[in-house]
Amino acid sequence: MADSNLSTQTDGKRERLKNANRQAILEAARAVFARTGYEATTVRDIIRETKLASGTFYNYFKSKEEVFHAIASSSAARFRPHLRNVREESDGFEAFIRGAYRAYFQFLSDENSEAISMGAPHMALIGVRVDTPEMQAIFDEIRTDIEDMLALGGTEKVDTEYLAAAAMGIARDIGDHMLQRRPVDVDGATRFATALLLSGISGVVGTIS
Amino acid sequence: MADSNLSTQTDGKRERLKNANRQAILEAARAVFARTGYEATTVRDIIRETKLASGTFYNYFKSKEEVFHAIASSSAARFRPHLRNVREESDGFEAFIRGAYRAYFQFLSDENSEAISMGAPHMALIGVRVDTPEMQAIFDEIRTDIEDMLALGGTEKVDTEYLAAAAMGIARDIGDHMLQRRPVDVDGATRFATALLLSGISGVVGTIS
DNA sequence: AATAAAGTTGACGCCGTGTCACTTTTGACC
DNA sequence: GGTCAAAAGTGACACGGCGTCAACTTTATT
Repeated sequence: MADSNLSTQTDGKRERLKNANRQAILEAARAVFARTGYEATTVRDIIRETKLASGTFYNYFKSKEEVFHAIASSSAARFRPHLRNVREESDGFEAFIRGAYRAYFQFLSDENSEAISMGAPHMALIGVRVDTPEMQAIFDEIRTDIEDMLALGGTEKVDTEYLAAAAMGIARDIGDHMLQRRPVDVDGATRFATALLLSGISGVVGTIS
Repeated sequence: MADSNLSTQTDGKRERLKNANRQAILEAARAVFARTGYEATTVRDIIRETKLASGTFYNYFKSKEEVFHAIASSSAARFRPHLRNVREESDGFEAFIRGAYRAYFQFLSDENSEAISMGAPHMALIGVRVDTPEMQAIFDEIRTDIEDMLALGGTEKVDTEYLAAAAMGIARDIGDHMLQRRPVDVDGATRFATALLLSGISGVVGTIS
């Protein structure tokens, strides 16, 4: 009683349970999607993996699509700190690009390590292109980074939107192929993508769409 | 009568009808997917757009997913001749790359002209990544083209799988952004992608993953 | 201890799915 | 042109997943 509102938001049993349930559903969904594939899984498949009743699912998510987006979002959200680290610790444009590619490929490899060790039966979460606000935020962030760094170099005008799009397209597709190879070679993918993009940029400087 | 088997395979009324029905379903599916979005459309929505009964759908396709793949496949199949033209009419590596990008961006623009003129409400068929055998075939074709052309130049070893993946990643992502701009500028996208890739290649020659 | 508020539960009605017995259409043969 | 078998079309139906909701349990408040 001495403390009436010393409580934080993660204090009461209520809040803790709600959080745990939400996490349990996300966890279960992740597992089932990986095992069964997105299309084939049902909301019931997901909830059966938890201790909860079917109705409870709808207290947390509107549909399996929403869970999926939540997973994708959280994935993107977990990546952003890595990107931030790279930005802060990189000295110069080249280092930033290399660092960003390495961070992405490493992240991809880690996130899919489960599926990889299982022999990649269903390609866990790759192959489905999602466009969450977090994804958009990462795109914008990278585009801004590129703009800033190129401006410092005093180079001519570039279509930074296309450039950022290309940089991410390279990452996506090389990343997919990297995951198919055994062993998964993060360094090799990083070297290739970095070399390609850095040389490529010299070709588009001055090429305003 | 006089002619018993002068008939080709597209002769009998049977064959013609079957073909027409299949086409009608594909056409209807294309329209409904564009209008309603893939997730939200039902098999009944599609069949209602035709004169056929619900059961008939299943004489032609197993599921809406299969129709979708058929659409994607046919899209890829329609693109291949363009690519072949480019290959035959291009003189040298640079011309081939430029021609291939132009062909792709033009194709993308044409295929989505409907959605574009409607204000691109649902992004017609872009945004969903499909992997049909035809897609794979195009990838292999491009990879082989790159291999052949680079070999002619007597350059060092390159990871052509990664290179082809990067080339297509650039195409995909720049293509997506190209479609968002008004007016849609095929030439601009072509110039950008071509310049980026051609310069980029000089950076990865010798970089064997 | 009493009561309000929040959260959980699973049975239920709804709707899309895919099948199947039945009808209609096609083409071969005479 | 009439007969027949095979092929294709049809829509009613059984099944299963979906989302809801009234009843119930748990947590917080006084």
